[in-house]
Amino acid sequence: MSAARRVTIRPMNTEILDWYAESARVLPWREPTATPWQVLVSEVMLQQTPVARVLPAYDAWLRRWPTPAALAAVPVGEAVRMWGRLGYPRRALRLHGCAVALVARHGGEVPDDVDALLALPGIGAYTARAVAAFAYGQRVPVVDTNVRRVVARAVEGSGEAGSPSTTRDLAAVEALLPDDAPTAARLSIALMELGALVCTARSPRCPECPVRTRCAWRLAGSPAYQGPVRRAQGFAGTDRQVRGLLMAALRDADAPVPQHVLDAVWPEAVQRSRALDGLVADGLVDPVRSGEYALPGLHG
DNA sequence: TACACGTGGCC
DNA sequence: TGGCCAAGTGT
Repeated sequence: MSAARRVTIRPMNTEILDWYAESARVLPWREPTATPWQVLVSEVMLQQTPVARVLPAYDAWLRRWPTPAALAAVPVGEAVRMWGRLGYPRRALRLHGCAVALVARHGGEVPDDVDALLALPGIGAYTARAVAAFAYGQRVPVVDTNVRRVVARAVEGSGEAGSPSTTRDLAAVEALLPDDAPTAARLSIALMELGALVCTARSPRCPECPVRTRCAWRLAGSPAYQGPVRRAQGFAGTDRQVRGLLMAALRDADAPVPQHVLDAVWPEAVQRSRALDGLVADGLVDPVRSGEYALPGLHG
């Protein structure tokens, strides 16, 4: 490890850790009593979804399925329905598949090995390391959009993170972690929290930042981002919106839904049909009998 | 690498 | 008002 890292990064880590100890939100999946399964469920729910919306869903989900075995024992459609309006319902599908795999391959336990975690459905580069660090206290780089932004600013002096590259991003964050595993894990969650509460994408709260005097971006005068402009997401009128409307209709029904009911959720037949076909192909919807549809595994 | 994939709140 | 953004994954 270079001498430069020791003199510049270590004080920054200390300040971030002190700030976290004082300012972190109290969240159920951060309680010392949280199980690895609880941590895993929270991480999947938090993928692209704000904490405020996850909180009630997390409580309801874990009350119903406190273990992987409990979730694995029900039809996947139950998981999709319970997912409610969290968004990206394929996550519910994969979380159910994850529970099945945990029972089949790991005795119903959540493994502590990053590669074993990566092999599970719905668990990618971020979530595998988040579980290893937050549930098992390991020293592994945990890189999400918050961490990428904090490192881009505080360390690299850029207003925004560049294009994501798992290999590059993991290496950059690994170099910042202290040697001690529990401290490294705490720094990982602290970096995420700093990005979520202070070093935000829009209107960062620099006066409240624990590293405001050392931040490379501030020291450079907070220059505007020069890199390529990201393409907007877009939602209105897309297949994604139509899929959401179809799923809502199916979630709200307790029996198979006739075609004409689904036809009523969107006026354009071509797009509606394409969206429904996509949902069936994804395993989110079961065609049952002729012209009736249902959540998967519940009627047949 | 780029794109598809839900939903709702905020400035 | 509407674009932007939120603890990503899979293809």
